[in-house]
Amino acid sequence: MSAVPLPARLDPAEERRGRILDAAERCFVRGGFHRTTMQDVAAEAQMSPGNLYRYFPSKDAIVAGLAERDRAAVAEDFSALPAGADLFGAFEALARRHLCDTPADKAVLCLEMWSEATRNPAMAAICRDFEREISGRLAGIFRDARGPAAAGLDPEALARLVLAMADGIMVRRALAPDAPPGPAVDALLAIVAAALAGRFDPTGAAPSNRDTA
Amino acid sequence: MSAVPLPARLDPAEERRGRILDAAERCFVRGGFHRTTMQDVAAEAQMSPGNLYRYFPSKDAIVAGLAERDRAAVAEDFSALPAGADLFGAFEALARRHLCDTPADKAVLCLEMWSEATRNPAMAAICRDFEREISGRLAGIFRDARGPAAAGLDPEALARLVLAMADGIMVRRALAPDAPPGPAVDALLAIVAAALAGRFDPTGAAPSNRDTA
Amino acid sequence: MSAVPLPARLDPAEERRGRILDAAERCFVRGGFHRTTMQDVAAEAQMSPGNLYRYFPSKDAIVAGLAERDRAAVAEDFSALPAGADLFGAFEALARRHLCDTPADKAVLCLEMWSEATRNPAMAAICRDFEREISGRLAGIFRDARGPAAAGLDPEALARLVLAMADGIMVRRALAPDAPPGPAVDALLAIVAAALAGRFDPTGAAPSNRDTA
Amino acid sequence: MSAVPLPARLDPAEERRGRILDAAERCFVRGGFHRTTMQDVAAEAQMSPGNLYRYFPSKDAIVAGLAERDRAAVAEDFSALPAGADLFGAFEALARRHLCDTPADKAVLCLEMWSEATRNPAMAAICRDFEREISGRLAGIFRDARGPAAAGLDPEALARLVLAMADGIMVRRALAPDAPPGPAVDALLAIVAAALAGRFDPTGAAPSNRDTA
DNA sequence: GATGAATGAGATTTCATTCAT
DNA sequence: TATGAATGAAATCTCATTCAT
Repeated sequence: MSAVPLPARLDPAEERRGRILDAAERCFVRGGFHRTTMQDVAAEAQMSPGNLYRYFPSKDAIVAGLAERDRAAVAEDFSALPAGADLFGAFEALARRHLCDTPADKAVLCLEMWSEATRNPAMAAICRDFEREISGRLAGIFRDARGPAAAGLDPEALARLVLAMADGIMVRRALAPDAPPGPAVDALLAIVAAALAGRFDPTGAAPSNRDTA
Repeated sequence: MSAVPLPARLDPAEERRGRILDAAERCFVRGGFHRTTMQDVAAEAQMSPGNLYRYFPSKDAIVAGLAERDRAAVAEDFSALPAGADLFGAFEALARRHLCDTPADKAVLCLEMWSEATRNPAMAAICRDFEREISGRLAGIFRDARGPAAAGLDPEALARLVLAMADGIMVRRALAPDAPPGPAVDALLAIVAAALAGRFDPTGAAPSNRDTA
Repeated sequence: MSAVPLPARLDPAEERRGRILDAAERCFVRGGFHRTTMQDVAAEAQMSPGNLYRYFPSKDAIVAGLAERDRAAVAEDFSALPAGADLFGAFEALARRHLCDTPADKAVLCLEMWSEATRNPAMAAICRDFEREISGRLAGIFRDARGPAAAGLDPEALARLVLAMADGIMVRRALAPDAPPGPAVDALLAIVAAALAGRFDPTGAAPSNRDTA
Repeated sequence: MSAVPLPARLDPAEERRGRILDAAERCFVRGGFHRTTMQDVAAEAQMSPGNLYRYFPSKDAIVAGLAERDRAAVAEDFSALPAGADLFGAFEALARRHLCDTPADKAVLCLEMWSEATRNPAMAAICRDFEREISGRLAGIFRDARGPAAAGLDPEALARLVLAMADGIMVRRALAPDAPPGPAVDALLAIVAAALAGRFDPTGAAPSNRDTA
């Protein structure tokens, strides 16, 4: 029955789509979505412009496809968490992988897609889904990882804060590719660690947190 | 009698430039930089397309002008700090004004400009200058505002962290205009307050900050 | 009665027209008719663009005015011939003045005006008039200057030949400003001299003129 | 069977380029380079405006292409001289073909290109090359064709004179298309014949040539 | 008379998309 | 399936000309 049971074997159409997305990603990073022409993408993908339309109905669909692929990849990365013990360690690894190890080009692409999402409803929907999914998974991690002293911690609020910080770090990477993202990621991890340990809760409205004196 | 009629009276050319920037801002927020045509801007500014070119040499120059105007406004806002006592209060006011009170459209424009900055060197320079200026001012505030227990705090590092968080909050506002920015700003303020009070330093590499247990 | 009897005193409008033509000439030589804008001419004439239209109804009218002025100047130059003896000497002087001494810019302007004349009927008419006038005067000179041995010479035909050669010399000056026009003008003069002396008639259909052997 | 169908078969791209140049030539003659729009050329070539840009990168490139094609055609015409005897006859045929038989429109186009050459360096280079090539070939012809009595003749100087006269004839054809070019060409041939025969050298500085008496 | 800001039609060029082969 | 020539709508920018001041 099963002709090719190997999971790595994609059907040719899927392989073509992937090739196009790879090419488009390189082009968009290099010149931005609007400045990249379909000819550019076709040349980079080593096919004819007309052929692109067999796999994607429009240029917009390519960005959408790109975003969706990223979304799926990150989601898979998050779902592959070790079931076992060191949840914070797993979180730290995820954060470092996505915010530090990923090349700065990804950050540029990210900005490009966000900017597109501010008016392309399809892109906006993908971004929203993405955010909801990651947010949910982070909240799950935080809920399970918080220590006894952090019973009052709101995992959803912390997840939202982490996402916002992550976005900010992406912006900085895109705009200042030479500045190392390490310190900011360290700070993010420090904040999460403190919150999970119950030492300091940035999302709490506790007045003690807001006093300077 | 009075030779100088009113200090608010701008020379007509300056008034025109302002009118064009206002129009462009509305258009860019509505449709993005690349999808906005010069005709759109002209119509919004109630002029003929040709006349735009008397005041700005190109479409790019309009975005640059817009960015520069914003930069100047924010910088002026930051420099008008009360000389006196409540530095943290002043910082809080600034943060709330720029991150909460400002309409969500500004955030959209911001994303647009960042995305442009990844390719347009002029835009990149404006963003870099802006970041450097604000960063410097924030560091100054933090240096003066830190309490005795926070002697080890690095004001520059904290300023960088705050900027990254602010950028992240902007991104979230642009992408999810319905989600209130308040909680994230509260968290940002809480973190700064704790750092200034010496209660918790997210930028310190102190191992205690990074331990989960 | 006569307020200002001096011939050098132009009425102010005439002076303005002259100033505009001077400016236009400089501009056209520099950049060609089509690449020169009315703003360019106005700036060069040190007046406002709108003011140009008080003196010339259109841009085309300026080229026409320029051509007409040139025509008048050359015609005047030709009519100021010494009534007396040395007609060939006078012709030689005219030829050298117009083909050698005149700056190469004039040749460029000439080409510009010819090219314009191929489709602007007003310009074409001016060029035709010009040609007819000069041709007539040259023929008159040649008729009076031919020696006894040149009784069979056709002064009109020689004039047409001279005009064509003069045009060719202008073209060469415009295209190769560095090549000295002297030799070509010398040849032109030599041909005319020979024809007037009856030594060699290039316009005659005499078979002897056409044999190689 | 026959592998190569016909030598006249051009590859389709070359055919397209030729079609565009033909169309452009008709348009430029009709309205001049600057007044002809790309839409005009496209309509004349029966293509869409955008398609022109697949074959020529700009409007300027079309004029350049036109000039180059003309140059190549004329150069080829000149190089196809009969190896054998009647060199002057060959020269006469060339002169008549290019100066009389060619339609007057070509002369208009020529003026157009010269006028462009005064500003457009690419065009200027083409004209210069053309002139150098033709000049060289003419000098070669004259060197071989001069009779024993014309040993002192400078072939290069004569070639330059002939080129200038030819240019002048072109100008006259463009400006007065109704005046037949025959007489002027006859005169040109008579002058060359006389020079080659040693009867009269217009390029020589011999005083006898310049005396009127 | 003179200014120069404003107009608006139009030019060149680009590019997403289609379709005959 | 794949190609790549072709389309044609649209975008940016220019400039001759006008007109209120």
